[in-house]
Amino acid sequence: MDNRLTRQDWINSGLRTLATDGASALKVGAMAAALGVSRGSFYWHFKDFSDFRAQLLHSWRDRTVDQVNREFEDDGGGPGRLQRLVKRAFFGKRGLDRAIRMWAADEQDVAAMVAAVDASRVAYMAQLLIATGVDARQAQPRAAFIYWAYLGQAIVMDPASAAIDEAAMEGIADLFEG
Amino acid sequence: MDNRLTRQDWINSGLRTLATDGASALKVGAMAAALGVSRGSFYWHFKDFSDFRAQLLHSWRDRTVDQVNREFEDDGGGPGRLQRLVKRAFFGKRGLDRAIRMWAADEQDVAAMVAAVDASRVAYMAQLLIATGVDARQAQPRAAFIYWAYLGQAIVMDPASAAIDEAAMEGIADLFEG
DNA sequence: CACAATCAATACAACAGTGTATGGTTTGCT
DNA sequence: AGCAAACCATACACTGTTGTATTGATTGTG
Repeated sequence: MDNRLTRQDWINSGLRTLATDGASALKVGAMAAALGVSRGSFYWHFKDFSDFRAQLLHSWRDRTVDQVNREFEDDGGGPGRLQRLVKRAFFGKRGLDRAIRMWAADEQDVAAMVAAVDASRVAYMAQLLIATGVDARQAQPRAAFIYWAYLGQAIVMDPASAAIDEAAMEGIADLFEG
Repeated sequence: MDNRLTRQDWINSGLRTLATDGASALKVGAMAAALGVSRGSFYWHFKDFSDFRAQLLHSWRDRTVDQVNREFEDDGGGPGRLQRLVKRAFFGKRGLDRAIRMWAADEQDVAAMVAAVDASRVAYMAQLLIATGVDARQAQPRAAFIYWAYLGQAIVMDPASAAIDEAAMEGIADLFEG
């Protein structure tokens, strides 16, 4: 029987739990049950909960950064890049990002990690705006504003009641390219 | 010595606690200590924690609705109303709103209460946009987008790292009035 | 004053969650 | 095989938090 786990199994399970049930479901007992194992396993792989959390965040950050990098590469370039990015952001999945950010609200180390990701994303978007002809001075605040709207819609709002159709979304994106 | 408390004292203290320390600090013992009283008082005034929470939310909603109404009245009208509203929103205090919304993330009844407040605020802002000449069709999604940005900046972002200067903010608000 | 109602302190039970100690089982290495 | 390391189960102690029960103190009212 190869039922034995590794640190990474725990981390993966933690990220899944986070995405589906939020940070409040991140309890050693519950996760052990979900993995069909006892809490003893957890405390073998991790010194304590703090240790687990740190590794979980580290893993999330790495994945997120990778994802951004891949978007850079896969992107065909040319016009409409902003449009595509905005659509992906505003109509994509949000479970994990949402949970992590909620978590960041009352845990400082989580907040620090998230702030770094935010900064790089805003910088990327500012570059896109400049590429489409926006004045360099105005690009940064506009990128920040768009990013805030993404956060508000994806993180704070109830996903059910926070939708506008894609055409309207395009119209708004156009406003920022002027 | 008139040290004895009323339900409202507890509610007020709860709102203060919420604003300064977040929903996770909303524990019966801690609040009792802050009020210089024992937990016995709490369970005299409230059936249980659920009861307290319900009344707390009710009180928050009433205050918030009142505030919106007052903004309607105090508002001098005329042009620049959107600008003033946006400035107040993006540079004002946010402790309580932030805490309530974070709370709404994992408590359904909180979320329901908040959704109603959101809807009325967005509707108000859409009216402002229409008043400044925006097409009625476009007003609603634009208002929603601005409101999302407010939420993202005020609720999600670390307040320290989420600031753009007022001039830039005005420039962005202008984009939506076109 | 007397008595009921209001408000609060104390002590207790119950539960969830973390962390530790100890021992048992499986795997890898020589 | 034999030994050490990796991995996990079980049982326990400890803490924080809710809720209840009981009793005590204060206030208002006939």
